[in-house]
Amino acid sequence: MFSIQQISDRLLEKDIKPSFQRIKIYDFLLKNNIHPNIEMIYNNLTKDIPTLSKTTIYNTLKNFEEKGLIISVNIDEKEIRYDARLITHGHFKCVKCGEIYDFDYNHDKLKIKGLPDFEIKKTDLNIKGVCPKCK
Amino acid sequence: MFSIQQISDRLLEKDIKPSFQRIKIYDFLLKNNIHPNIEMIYNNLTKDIPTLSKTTIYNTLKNFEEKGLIISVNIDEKEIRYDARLITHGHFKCVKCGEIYDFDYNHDKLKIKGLPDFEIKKTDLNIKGVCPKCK
DNA sequence: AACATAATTGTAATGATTACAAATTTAAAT
DNA sequence: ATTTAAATTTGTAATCATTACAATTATGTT
Repeated sequence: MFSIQQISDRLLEKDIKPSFQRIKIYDFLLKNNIHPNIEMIYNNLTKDIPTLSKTTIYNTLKNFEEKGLIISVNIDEKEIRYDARLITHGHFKCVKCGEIYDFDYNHDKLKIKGLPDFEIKKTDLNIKGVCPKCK
Repeated sequence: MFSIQQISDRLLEKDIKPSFQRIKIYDFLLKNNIHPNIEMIYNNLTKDIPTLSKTTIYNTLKNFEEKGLIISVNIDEKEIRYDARLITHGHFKCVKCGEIYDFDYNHDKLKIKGLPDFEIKKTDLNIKGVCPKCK
């Protein structure tokens, strides 16, 4: 699916040195489109990397986001979720099962009024509700 | 601006008993459209109510939100902000000064695709960037 | 007034995140 | 190849916001 070479190149594009841990963490985000939080990443990767530290995950994700490699999903006050998908899309979180779904929307039609001289860096469209499985 | 009577009635409409603390907290939210966090509310109200406890503010705001009297603004991972304005609007947070601005957008034009059988409870449009003052 | 119920308060516990220093790894230079 | 320097990772300790909980206070009812 994604070769180590591809992942390394992608990291280098963003000025991130492709260390073993960084490659593994980014690889996990690419392969698992579950918008994981720190805990999920930790639990999954310690199987392969028993010495992995949570501090590394915290630092790595912060670094990834600053460099524009991933985005953070701030849909719930309790936790930050992370997403390697960079094209504009919204997030839906089911309040029952907790799963986060991606959805598309027409960003150009937003017609935002009242922000004439504001410099926009990040736009988040977050929806909460109940998913079909839980209804 | 808002009489105690008006505030009491509004609380009662939402099945919230109008205690002294609840009236004061809601009054503060109505008069100060600054999307305050817990700390801001606490610092401002302890002037008038020296015995006020943070626990009360936490409990009250949770109660208010559950009853649909206010909304929580989850634009920053570090803190929850609160807003008494209920009509649909978006939030812009300046990453430099931290101020949160309201803005309007055309919610009907969102054209959300991919959520056919999802039950939507809450929609948040959050934008981060730099405000005109800080540019 | 006495009782029951609800709300508020203060303190202690929890738990996620961060700071920091030591250890390890990687890269560069000789 | 060995040494040196720099960067990364790790583990522990500290921090700090939030929550749990029990005691106190206030409110309302018979």
